[in-house]
Amino acid sequence: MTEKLSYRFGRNEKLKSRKAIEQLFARGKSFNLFPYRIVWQFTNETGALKAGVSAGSRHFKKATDRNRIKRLSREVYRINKHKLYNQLIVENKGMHVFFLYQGKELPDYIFLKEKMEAAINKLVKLCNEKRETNS
RNA sequence: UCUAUCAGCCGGCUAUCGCUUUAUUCUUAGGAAUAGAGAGGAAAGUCCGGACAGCAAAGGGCAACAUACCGGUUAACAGCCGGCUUUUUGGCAAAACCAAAAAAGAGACAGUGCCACAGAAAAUAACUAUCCCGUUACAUUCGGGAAAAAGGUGAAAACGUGAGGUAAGAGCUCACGGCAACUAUUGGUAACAAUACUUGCGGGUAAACCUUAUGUGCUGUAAUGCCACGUAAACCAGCGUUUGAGGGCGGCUCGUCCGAGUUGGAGGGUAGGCAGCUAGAUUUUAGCAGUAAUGCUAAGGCAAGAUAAAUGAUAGCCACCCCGAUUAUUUCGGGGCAACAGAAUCCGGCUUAUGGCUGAUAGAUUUU
RNA sequence: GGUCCUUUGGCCGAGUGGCUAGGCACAGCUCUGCAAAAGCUUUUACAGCGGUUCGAAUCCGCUAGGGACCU
Repeated sequence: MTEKLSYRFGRNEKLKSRKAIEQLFARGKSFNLFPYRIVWQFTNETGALKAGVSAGSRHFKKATDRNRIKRLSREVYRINKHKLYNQLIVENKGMHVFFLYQGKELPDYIFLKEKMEAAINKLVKLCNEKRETNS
């Protein structure tokens, strides 16, 4: 039953507040997983998983290309985020995540899908480690 | 078949999942269900022009900026349409003429500046050479005078050709021709064109400064108005309270208005929401006016509104295109599904980027 | 979204419309047993297109790239 809900990616699950984003970049932790750089941070609200996506205008000058990357990234995140969500429910925590596209070429769907799965797995793993060290 | 110009179009359906928004209903302020809508010709560049909003009123002058043949069009324009003139190219041996293209196309008889190299000289004019007179046996040299023609250069050189004239020469005079200006007449709304008369012929550059004429108040939807939240109405320093600090959104100044605070430092807080915000100088067709741009009338159609920023992903089928097999149609298999590109207040233009298909026109080539 | 500025060799940087200075770097030579330093020599440029002009790095227009400011 939660499977059906988990494919949604609505307004409340996007990082919108400018303040929250600034805090995330100031205090959050990060790791690189090509082509993404992932910035993340725990929050206290249970099950509040918020995410954002960006593609810099340094490598992609045209707005069309940037839109394309952001759309594909959002789509791929939407399909794969349920693992992370379930893990957070178990952990009783929330999380802010930001995906920065760092590559220099336009990706395709299959490539991004593989990379996003790997990234989500790594985030889930990080959750586990955190619990172990905490407890 | 190719090239150029103009006009139009660029996928459709199904399934699964998803985004933004509108209406209704439900639940309750978080949302859910149903139905509908959801990106271009350039949405881009921000190069022009407006609408709209604010600045007390939107005032004078200077400065600054823009425009610059004429007429029309428009809400407005540096846009568009038509005409004039000039230049270039082609047709022709050349001119006239025709066709096409381009023009930031006012003024160089207001003034200032610049014109490298070469050349006597790049504009008052000077120099060389020429001629005459004096000196001298003659010539040279030297002194005085004449006139402004000749001087190889250069992108550009003092109206051109011929004749007369003269000591030698010279638009000095004459004939033919060229150019410019004034005036008159005719045609044209006008720019301008043609003709006649008179006068005069010493260059270019205004996309150098500039002059003249005309226009522009400035800032821009992150404008502006409202609501909510929060801090420090505190601290230090300067100036000032009618002897007026400071301010009134580009600069200076005049005028005028507000006026008790204001400027800087260090530091603190907030960075949320609503309106503006999408239905209009709109578009298609027909008729009328006009050479045209465009305008008027009638009927119909259309109509995104996000804010870390929506319009997407996957799979399949059809349509379309390409390639291969097959005897043409057909059928089968494989591939592609397009280029340039993504609204951010809205319009009218301009510029730039652009693949494919269809139609029209023009040109070229081949075949009949 | 809006308002402006700028572009000259590999790098920095000057340049009234008339042959694009200079410095560093690179390369070669001299010097040295070898290098460094020093000296000499050479190569490589006006962002692109179009216009005005006899002639554009310069003036004008368009395009491209880079940068700054407004919050």
